Amino acid sequence: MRYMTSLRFIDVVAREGSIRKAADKLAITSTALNRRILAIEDELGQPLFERLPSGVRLNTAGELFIQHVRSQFAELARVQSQISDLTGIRRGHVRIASGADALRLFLPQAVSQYRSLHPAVTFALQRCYGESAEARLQSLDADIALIFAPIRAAHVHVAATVRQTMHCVMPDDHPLSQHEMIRIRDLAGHKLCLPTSESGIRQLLDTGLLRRATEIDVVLESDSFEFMQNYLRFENALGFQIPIALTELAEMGLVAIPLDPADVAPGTLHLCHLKGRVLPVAAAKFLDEIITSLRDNYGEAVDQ
Amino acid sequence: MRYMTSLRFIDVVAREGSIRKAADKLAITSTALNRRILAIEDELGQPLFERLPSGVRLNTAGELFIQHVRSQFAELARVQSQISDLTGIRRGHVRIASGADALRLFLPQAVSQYRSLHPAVTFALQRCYGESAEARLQSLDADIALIFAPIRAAHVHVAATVRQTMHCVMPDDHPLSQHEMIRIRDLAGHKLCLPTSESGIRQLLDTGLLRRATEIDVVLESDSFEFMQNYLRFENALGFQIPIALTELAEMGLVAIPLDPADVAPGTLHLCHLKGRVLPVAAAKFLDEIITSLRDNYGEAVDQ
DNA sequence: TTCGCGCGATGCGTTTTTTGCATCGGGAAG
DNA sequence: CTTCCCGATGCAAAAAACGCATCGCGCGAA
Repeated sequence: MRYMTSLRFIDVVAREGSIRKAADKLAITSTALNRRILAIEDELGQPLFERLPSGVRLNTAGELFIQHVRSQFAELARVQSQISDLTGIRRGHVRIASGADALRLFLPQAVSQYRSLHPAVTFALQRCYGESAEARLQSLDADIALIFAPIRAAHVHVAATVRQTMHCVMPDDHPLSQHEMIRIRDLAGHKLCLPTSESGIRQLLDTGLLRRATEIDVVLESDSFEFMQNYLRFENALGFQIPIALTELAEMGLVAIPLDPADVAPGTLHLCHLKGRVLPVAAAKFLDEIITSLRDNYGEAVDQ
Repeated sequence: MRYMTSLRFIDVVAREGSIRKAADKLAITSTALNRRILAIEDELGQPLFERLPSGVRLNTAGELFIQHVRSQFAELARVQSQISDLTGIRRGHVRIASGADALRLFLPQAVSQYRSLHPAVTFALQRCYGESAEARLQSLDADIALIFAPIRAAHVHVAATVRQTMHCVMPDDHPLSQHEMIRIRDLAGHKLCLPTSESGIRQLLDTGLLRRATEIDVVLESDSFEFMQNYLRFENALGFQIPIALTELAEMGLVAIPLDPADVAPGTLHLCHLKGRVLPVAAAKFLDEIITSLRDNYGEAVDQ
């Protein structure tokens, strides 16, 4: 929308921390951008940015204002999607922040299924860890977040939760592959692949491993589940995963065996959005879909 | 704010129901205004107005959009007031929709007291009856409403309520002036002045009078309490009022005597704002003030 | 300390956008 | 059928936004 140009510009400046960089990104000259910002500050009656030698930074008023600007964008998107819905064709754009877990299989399936019903709805999927997912909700860069970690921020509303028991993934000829359940002490002497420490899986594992004080042999750390899963086959090592991220293992010659919940506490997957925000039609309906889907596939999804 | 010009224009067109009338009001030509509207409709991808021979009218999409536009105005005002508050001086503008009752004494006192603390805050007081007060909250033309009538709309949030017993006002030499409490049957044979039928007072009275089927003698109807109060002295008639509207009667040679609650049910005064809306700082603080004031002066104010 | 670099601010001529005037076509009322 | 008022549109003038060149300023490297 044309009338929001200045607001969009301000948003970019705030993100870039520099008028010249932002102008570059926006494909205009820094003078034009600078003047737009001065004009808005003038209209508001007070500055929004501190001028530093290295660029600009939002001051307190700016922080308040930028939040308002972003909520206007989100509101406009919502109204547009609502208006489009009047024609019978659902349009819109849904932005999802998710950990790598759900991006493997669950979200691809869910998005694909939704898009087969509403082809005019587009999606953006942002991979990120818990805290940054919460931040994206707040800054209105994401509509929905799927977080496998405790919720920290008060501004996040949890629409549904699913309990996920930790699983151990290994080649089907691995010595532990015949176990029905794996204890921490079983891991001793085996080679382990762990996700990086930002991951919710890793945090749960760390807690469990620490408590049992087992000697463990970590041969690899990665933030790519796909890499790790492929790697296991060559090194005959052990990986960890939660059910929602378990893809077709059999075809790859892998098996997944649950860890004893007494050793590693089951984690909780949270489906969230920003508290107090009215989601666009498309996002709201998609949220409903995945709540249903979570409940059907992983049981015990809880509306809150 | 300059960037909202088009939105402001659309709002006026929607209210006026005609591009030419709106253009006149906005002191621009109808062509310029027309093109702005066409431009926005073009950007949105669909029309907001139906073109009638006599002007324009919002269609469904337009209704959705105009609500969004108005909420943006309100939001901007809120953010501006919040930013001003950073400087330590509270600024802002509070718009109150109220029945005539509270406009007599209570609100003048409350506003005056608040302005003595925060002289940079300005006020607008709109006199209106219950339903239209609710409509003003919805269309964001008012921040706060003080309604002496049942709340009808679901979008209204009641921040506090006060029970108000109906009183009968009369010259101090009136035959009924020595009663401690007045029954409906006492009214027979006396001349009555009633508020117009939109008034909450009148509605309560009608219910009571109807139930008792008393023969009554209505000599005057008016929507001006001030007129009626002055009139009583000359005609030696009876008027009706609720405590919040009772001004210095003694000086005018008048007395107020409660009606028996068994005959005329006490009404409820509601202090409201739009549900889900974040009020500007000034309005929110003023709301707090009058909740306190209501509780102190009329007891039993109830936060909800 | 000096020099160079990158930053935001500003004066001025140019380009783009917006506005106003005149006018068209069409429905409603007299 | 005529008249009036409505919104839409072509075109020229006015206004706003833009880009270029340049200034002043603080920081970091030499």
